[in-house]
Amino acid sequence: MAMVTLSEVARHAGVSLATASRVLNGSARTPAADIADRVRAAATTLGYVPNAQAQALARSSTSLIGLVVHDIADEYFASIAKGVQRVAADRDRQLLLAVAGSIHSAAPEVDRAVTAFAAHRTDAIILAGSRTAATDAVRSRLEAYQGRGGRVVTVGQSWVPGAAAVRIANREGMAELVAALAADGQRRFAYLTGPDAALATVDDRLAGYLDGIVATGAESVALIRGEFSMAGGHECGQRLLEQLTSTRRRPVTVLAGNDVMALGAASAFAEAGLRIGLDIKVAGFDDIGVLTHLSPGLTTYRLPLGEIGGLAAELAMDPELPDPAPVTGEVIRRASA
Amino acid sequence: MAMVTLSEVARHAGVSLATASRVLNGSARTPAADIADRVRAAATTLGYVPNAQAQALARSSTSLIGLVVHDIADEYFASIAKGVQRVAADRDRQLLLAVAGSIHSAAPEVDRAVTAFAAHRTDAIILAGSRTAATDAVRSRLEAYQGRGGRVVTVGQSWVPGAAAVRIANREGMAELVAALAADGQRRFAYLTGPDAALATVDDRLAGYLDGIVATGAESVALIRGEFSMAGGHECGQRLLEQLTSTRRRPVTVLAGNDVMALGAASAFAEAGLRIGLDIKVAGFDDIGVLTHLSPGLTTYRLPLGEIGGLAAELAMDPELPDPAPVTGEVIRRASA
DNA sequence: CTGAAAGCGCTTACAG
DNA sequence: CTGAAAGCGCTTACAG
Repeated sequence: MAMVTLSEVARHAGVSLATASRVLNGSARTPAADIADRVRAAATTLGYVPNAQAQALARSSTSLIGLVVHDIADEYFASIAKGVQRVAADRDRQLLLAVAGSIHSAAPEVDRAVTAFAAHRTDAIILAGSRTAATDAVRSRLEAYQGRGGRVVTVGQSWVPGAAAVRIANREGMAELVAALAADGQRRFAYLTGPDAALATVDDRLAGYLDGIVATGAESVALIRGEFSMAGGHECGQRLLEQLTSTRRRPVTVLAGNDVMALGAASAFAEAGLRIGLDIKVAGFDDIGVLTHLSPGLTTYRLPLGEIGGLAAELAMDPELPDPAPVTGEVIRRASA
Repeated sequence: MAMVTLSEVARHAGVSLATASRVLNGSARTPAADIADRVRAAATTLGYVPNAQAQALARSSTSLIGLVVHDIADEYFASIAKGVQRVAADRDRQLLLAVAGSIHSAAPEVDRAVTAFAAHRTDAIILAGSRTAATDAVRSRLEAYQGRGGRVVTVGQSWVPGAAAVRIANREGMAELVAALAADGQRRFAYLTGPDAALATVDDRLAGYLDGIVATGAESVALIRGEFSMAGGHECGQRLLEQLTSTRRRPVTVLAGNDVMALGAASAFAEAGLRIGLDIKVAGFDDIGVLTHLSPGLTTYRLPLGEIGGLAAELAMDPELPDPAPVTGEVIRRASA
């Protein structure tokens, strides 16, 4: 990386290093117009690109934001990441991305990511959905990072003391979804969810489901746990079917902890010859983009994922900002329920 | 970011800066065991985290890889990004992520991303699917970057002179898909594709479709262009339906340039009361993960997206590596065609 | 308004 | 084996 250097530009323009710096890299005090022009011309001629590393060192601020997500190939996280990146780019921040991997084995990876981000002196670290992967090591690392002036933002819930948070009204949203369907005359529900205590989101949504059942007086005929993924949903759907056949029968509305689980379950039902929305009803949560044109449409609770990412980025860049109110969404009724 | 400094560690351990550096940050020559222990102890006690910016400056190498993708919320790109990140993390590289935005307005954003990456002196830049967004400005920037020792890797096709490339056998794959379906007795095809000359991938796959038609002697009854997205697929599907009603009738197998277009089209067909796989056949391309448990299953051509990202990362980290052979996939038959 | 100089936190020949 | 010192490419008080 033998790039052109500021001093080369300065020499070429016949000015001092300081002047070149002031002209090129923003400073309140811009030198005289003719000098400024000469410097800019020299920079263009030589193809000067400022060295962000050196600037970071001199300014002790990097304009870097670190983002940790569970799985970037999961549209939920990808949409959040997209929102973060968009808002960050608008304000000339670069995004350092780390993927934490599976829910269960994520701890060491989150630790590695946080350590790497700290080493790169990112101005902020945004954590999306890795609460339970946070071992004591991670927590103390985050605390040290904050103690040194680093900014931490969590997405989903607030779980790092002193950090900012974009909370999501998962619990209220799921309860609202149950209420909307119950109001529609659907009175028998089953719930498919992820592993216990693995992800706070899983727990919150389950609690919301139970709230909804209690509030509406509807019946909950089954609660099935599996992987918090499409494959998990498929498998849970199959297990649910066995259970329904052997004990209580349909009709039933199957709610899942997120859209991909719902999709997986729906495919299991379809494979068993059931017609979604007629023989069995299904609803998800999140409203990931791929639902937009799927047939039959999946009823769900729409979360403004991109906006959530954007809010996280704003909190990351502006330490003065107070935490926003928990982000809510809306029930989206489609053919499936 | 008032982090603990190497000199503080050195002082605390009673050694010189040089010694502390040698102990902590890898060097062939490790000092005596007792001294090394003292330094490590001091580092732990003080909570020392090396400053990657300073190291980069001193070493003139950043361990940073820049990745530009069109749309991280599109599972195609997200899966590639995941592969890049995994391989990069395994070798202690951090990933700088930039999103180029829509196919059409991407040029300035790609330019900004490349400029930012150059400023951050990433050791390499990986470009996924942004060929047509590459204006002359971008090209000359990439050339300058390479000239200075930066490594450029393109994904999909090879379009930057002197850069490494992970090519994808889009054309051959699509032809293979047509052949497989034709061999199955499907003889009338329609093709839904993205805008002309917007994305090389779009063009390559279309060429493959035409190759397949020629090779099999099958009939191509329609070629419809729209957005290279789920919404575009939905709209193309509707237009195709009108066309089929007014002119030539079914049966027909509808191929789309990628899975999300195929999904969008399938939903348009289902809305029109057609049964997918029976009244009309549909196939996509890529085999994005969400297809795994969708009903009816979508026939497609599976590309090892994660692997492709991994290959790109390896090329990015190792300048000695020759370009791999074009990546091929396999036809995946499901219920839709 | 402009410039000389110190400093940001490291690495690494070069001496000892 | 260890250390003093120069240097990586910038920014920014501080003088002039």
